Amino acid sequence: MPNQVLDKRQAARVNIGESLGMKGSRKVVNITRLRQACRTCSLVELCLPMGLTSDDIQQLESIVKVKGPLEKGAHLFREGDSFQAIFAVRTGALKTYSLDADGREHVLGFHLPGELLGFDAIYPRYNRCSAMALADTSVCVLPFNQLADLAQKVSGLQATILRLMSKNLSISANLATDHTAEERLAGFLLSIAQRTGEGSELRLVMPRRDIASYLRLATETVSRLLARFQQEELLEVHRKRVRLIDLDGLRDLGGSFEIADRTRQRSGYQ
Amino acid sequence: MPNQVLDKRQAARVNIGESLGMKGSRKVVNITRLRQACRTCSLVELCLPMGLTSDDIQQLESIVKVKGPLEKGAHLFREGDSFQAIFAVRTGALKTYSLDADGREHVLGFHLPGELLGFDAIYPRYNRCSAMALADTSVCVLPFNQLADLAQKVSGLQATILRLMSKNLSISANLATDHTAEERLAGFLLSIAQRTGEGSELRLVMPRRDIASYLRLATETVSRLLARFQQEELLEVHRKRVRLIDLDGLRDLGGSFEIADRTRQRSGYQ
DNA sequence: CGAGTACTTGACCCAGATCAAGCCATGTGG
DNA sequence: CCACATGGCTTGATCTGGGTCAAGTACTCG
Repeated sequence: MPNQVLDKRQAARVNIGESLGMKGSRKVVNITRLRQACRTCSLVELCLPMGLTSDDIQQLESIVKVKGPLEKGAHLFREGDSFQAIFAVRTGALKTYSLDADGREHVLGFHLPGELLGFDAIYPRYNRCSAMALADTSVCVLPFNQLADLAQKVSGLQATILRLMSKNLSISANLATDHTAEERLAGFLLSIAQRTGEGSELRLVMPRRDIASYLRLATETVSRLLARFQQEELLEVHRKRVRLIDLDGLRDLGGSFEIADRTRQRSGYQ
Repeated sequence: MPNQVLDKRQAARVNIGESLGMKGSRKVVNITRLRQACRTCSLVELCLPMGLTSDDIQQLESIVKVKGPLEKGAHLFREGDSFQAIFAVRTGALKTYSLDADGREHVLGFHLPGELLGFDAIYPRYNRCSAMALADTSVCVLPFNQLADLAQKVSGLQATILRLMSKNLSISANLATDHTAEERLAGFLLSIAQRTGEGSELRLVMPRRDIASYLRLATETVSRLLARFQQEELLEVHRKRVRLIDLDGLRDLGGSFEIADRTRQRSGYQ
């Protein structure tokens, strides 16, 4: 099992050039492994299923730059920065957050390997939130103007961007609905399990405080609920290590909060 | 004042063909009046500021159909319907909502004249929510495939769609953050005031129950807070009629929850 | 004018926040 | 290799914003 996890990490470390090359013509790589590594809002989803020619792929590749490593606690961008690019997480993880008038931090999202961030800044042309590395992190930079120009030429790319933004919209809308602490946390754990592809053996990169903020709960509530879930034999938890035991039980609790499942099923991509 | 309100209603009643014609070549209409009518996520925003040629405009016009009138309580679409089109509200108003596992209704959004809905269905290719008319309502139908094809040709249209979706994303993300009942309601009232362009004299088309559901509050809490705001001389309320008196006071309460303001300022369009 | 529905108001209650210790992993310097 | 400091995590005690339940009241529409 630890081996498998390592494999996935390795796969996620493939840069976007290589992942595109695969679908094109240049290099043969184990696609299943890559898919496993990059599940949600992923480069795979961005690059693979949209019928690009290898020429299109070269073009996309040419506008992408790698940035990093960004060390834990460093910012990728800050609230108020002018908007330049969409980012794709390669390794590590980021949180996006904003500060309200009273200086309270609100975590808006977590961004795991293979996921994209920055779409919310297109409209106002400046970043509405800050993005901080939760661990040492490297990202791909997709300069937005060039990306948009390319999407103009490549219909599959436009379609993919629209779908990704639509998906983000659903996730946010779902997060905005009214659920109990129990539902939120169960749904959150299921979503992390799915997005990391780690199966039932999770390592939570983010501290409790951030999980709590994201789910609009107090840190203590998250802690207590995890303890209760453990007592009810839904999972085992020790600090950052979580082992999901009763997935169906968790789904019963968090099903209506969990979103990725339903969208995944219909999307047509494993 | 009532006259002015009537003017705006009239203006909103202009169909999309006419509004496009204006910018193109066919018909001269008071653009300021139209802008006033369609403020947020509006057809105006969709059609005006993106440098379309009158030829492009004709094409856009040709794919748009008018649908309605839809009478109060009727559905424009239902959860699970396959996704076909984006809609633009011409007159009236809609709410979007979904039902959770226990059959509880969650209101996801209100859609006023000039606003678009349906973006969240692009990704899963089916509607994630139902849309019901809150009053007699007519809409423009923008078949998505044709719209996407056209966006492929017209870069301004693609850019506009991306911006609109980005904006929706910000609104949802903001709604998902943690705020008190007071902040939510104050922010909501300010946002309605802004979006309807009615100034401080509002007519709430939606019942208390729906406002409450949207803001994740109990109906009684909304009622009580309105009573309290009135007592504190922030506003006057009588059933569906609300007159905002102390806008600054409301902004102090709801400022960090209200989103439209900030995005508007930076967007470059009045 | 009567019935139904939306809204308001009051009394009470509870999920989850806040406050307050303690605990335990990791790092740091001696 | 061990104090001991630091910050994340847990656990207990208490508090409270807003939910729930229960009447009323007042529009609205047939």
